[in-house]
Amino acid sequence: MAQETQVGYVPAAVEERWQRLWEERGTNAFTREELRDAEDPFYNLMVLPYPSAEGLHVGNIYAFTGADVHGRYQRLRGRTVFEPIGFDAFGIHSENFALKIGTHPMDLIPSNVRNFTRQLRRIGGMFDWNHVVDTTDPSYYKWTQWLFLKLFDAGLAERKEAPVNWCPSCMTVLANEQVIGGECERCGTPVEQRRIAQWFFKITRYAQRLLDNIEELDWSETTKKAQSNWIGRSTGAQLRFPVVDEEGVETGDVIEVYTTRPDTVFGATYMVLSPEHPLVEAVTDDGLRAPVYAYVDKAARKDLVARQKADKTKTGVPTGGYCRNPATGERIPVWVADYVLMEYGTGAIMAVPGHDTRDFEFATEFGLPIPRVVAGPDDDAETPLEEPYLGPGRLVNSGDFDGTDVSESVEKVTAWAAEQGWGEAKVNFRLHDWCISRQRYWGPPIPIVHCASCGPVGVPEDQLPVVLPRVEDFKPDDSGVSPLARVEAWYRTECPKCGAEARRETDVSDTFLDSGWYFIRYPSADFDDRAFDPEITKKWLPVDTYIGGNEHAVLHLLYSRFLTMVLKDLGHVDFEEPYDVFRAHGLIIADGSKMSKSKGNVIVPDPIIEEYGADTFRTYLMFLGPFEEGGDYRPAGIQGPFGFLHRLYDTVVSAGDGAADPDVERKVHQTIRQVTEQIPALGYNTSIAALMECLNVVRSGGRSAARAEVEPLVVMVAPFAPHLAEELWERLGHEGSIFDRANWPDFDPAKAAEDTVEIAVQVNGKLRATVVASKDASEAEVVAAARAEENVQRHLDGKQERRVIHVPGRLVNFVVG
RNA sequence: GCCGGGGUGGCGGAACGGUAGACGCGGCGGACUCAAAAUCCGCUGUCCGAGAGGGCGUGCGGGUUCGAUUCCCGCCCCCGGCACCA
Repeated sequence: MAQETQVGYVPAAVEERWQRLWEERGTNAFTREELRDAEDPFYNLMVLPYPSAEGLHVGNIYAFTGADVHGRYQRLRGRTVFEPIGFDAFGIHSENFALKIGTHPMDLIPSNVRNFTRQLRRIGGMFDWNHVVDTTDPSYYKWTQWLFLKLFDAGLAERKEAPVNWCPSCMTVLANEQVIGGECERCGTPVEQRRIAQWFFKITRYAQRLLDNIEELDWSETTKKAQSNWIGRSTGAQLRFPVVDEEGVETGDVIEVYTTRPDTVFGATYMVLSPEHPLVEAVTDDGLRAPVYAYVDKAARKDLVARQKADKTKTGVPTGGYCRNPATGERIPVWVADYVLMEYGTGAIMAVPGHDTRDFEFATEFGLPIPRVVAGPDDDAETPLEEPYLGPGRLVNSGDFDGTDVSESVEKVTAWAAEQGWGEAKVNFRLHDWCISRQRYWGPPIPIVHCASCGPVGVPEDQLPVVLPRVEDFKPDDSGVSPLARVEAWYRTECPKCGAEARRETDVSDTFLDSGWYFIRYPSADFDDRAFDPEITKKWLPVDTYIGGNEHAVLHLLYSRFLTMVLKDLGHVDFEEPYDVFRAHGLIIADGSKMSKSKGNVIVPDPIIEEYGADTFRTYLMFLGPFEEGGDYRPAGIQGPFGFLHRLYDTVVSAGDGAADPDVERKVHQTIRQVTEQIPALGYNTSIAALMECLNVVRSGGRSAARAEVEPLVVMVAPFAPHLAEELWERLGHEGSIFDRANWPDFDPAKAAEDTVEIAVQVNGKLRATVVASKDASEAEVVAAARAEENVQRHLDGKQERRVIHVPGRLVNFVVG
């Protein structure tokens, strides 16, 4: 054996060499002209990472590798694949970390980005380093501010004082989406309510459209479902209950409620206002002001965790005020209770204790009457209610509507209410407007100037970007305003409209705005004079495939859809859905649970890559389990792919010139069929298994391979182990990168066809033998051969044969009895 | 509670309604070696049996079918998301 082949596969050397060659040759990078003129473009997107100080974690690498495999496959099929990467480096996460270690984020982030860049190169991603986006770079956030102004000009950005979620630890406002179970998603501190003037994007105007389009999207079902639920459309009616005094005379005030069951209005025996409801004061009887105000006060101070515990016992106080139920004409009491939320519907409800779980609990707690207005199949109007009845049936105790089936009662009662003028059908959404203000330092300043006479004025486009000043003291405080409000030299300016002395907006914007449009920026990242170039955008967008985690289902994916729709409506782009295909990958876990520092099961990737190489690590991650379901990381398992790639290397390097063996060639073509089917469907683990199986056949009995047998294997392994594939491709005598041409092997059905098949022989569905038959043997021949088997004979012996099932090429089943 | 996704050897995981456990890890045995590592070859669901072979096996209970991990009905458990949303 020659000296050099004894050395064998040295991943570090191979990978170092090819990463250098890719860089030198610009294998994965595009110039502006190349992007403009690209044929058959394929935009392969993955979620841009937040560049933490810890560096890339296994989850990042898993996600990026899975996406990269997809991109590399498309490229080997001949597509021109644009695969950009960037850094989402603004936000509380970076800022808090910077505070913790006492480094300015403007110093910290560049060093993190450098580290991430090194790691991303090291794992062999097919990234175009000419089109990197860094959200903290003024050349990027200039256009984030531009985007804000577009929404502002269109009336879709609005500043209003509103109760907001305030995290007392992070000292900032949080979007509803960032509050998890009443706690700050970042630090777990219970969130409080505050009233602060905030900027909102009116995403609710797009709620119906955002929901309607979901049906048409080729996205993972899980993601679509999560997003639909988040938008949370419900249909019902808005009903008006006049407030009345002791004599039943209307006071002029009206309590408006939203309900999904207007048909149960005859069973509404009391009303509930949320503690924040504006009518609380007007409705409350003078004699009850003290307890009512005490309750309202307590609710306001109560943190949202306690408020949102669904299983707690209901609390509330009577106001002494009354409404008239417009259906029954009866006078019903008005209560205040914190189980009614101001943020949803109208902040007031009609309580129907007989047919709503929460109202039932409340009525039970306070001894209020619980009449029945819906009777199930086994009930009549008088059947007592032991629990709220939510099922099907017909209306009872409901005046003229008695007997109406609940399937049509909502519609009928709503129509009646409309006719009488006290209600109408109404659609409600769970989705709220998007609060984008952050009273923090580390974000793009919102490009607005507040002028005493002109109000809020947008910064003119030629004055963008509004550069975030370097401020040494960027620690937030409890004042509710951004640290930028302490920098007078920065915020003092003049009104762009009238020239009067004015003050800059000192809030910065939510990071989700940064990441809400980055994919549009990527192909145009090298343009300084426009957010995105129309021609290039037309060529490359929308994104062909987006692969990312399901944690983005309701935040990033919803916001970026919204922003894209707005850009479409304003005439800036000609599509309204940003991602044709979205696939959610699974989660890598370790020892059966999510990796976390506290559990101490975090896998640090760098040493593994150093020991085994990026190709082995990539292949192992993709081999762990189905990509869309994730998998359990087991350190020992990496030996499998490691050995596989070594054997592949040895086999290819020592392959001879001879013709392919027909049996081996058959296996190779069967593998081509399988892998070609499975890679685009993200069936990575089974593709790798098929490649391993094929290599085992190529090497079976210690035979040495022919080049024609292994060349297709080299190409098919390339998406997973790109460096090794390049090296072997070169060894096979090819010039240039394997990814430069459509090198994916063609499947030839004739070469894959077997001429004999193994047929399972069953007796009463139990396997008793197998027979080998020619692939075009007749049924009679196969059945005869099956019957001739000794073991089959034994089981047929002495029994009545009732039926013979023959599945061509598969099995014969004798049914006896 | 609601909405997703799951439950298959010692482990990660494969299986168009048609031979359950591909591929890999680990384990056992062997080759090479003075020895070890690396590498290579063989075996490896479980029980009974010397063997041939047979029984049992895909969370549980039913059903459809010649045949069910796969389809249907009813449960249990795990993971993720939402949750006093009227």
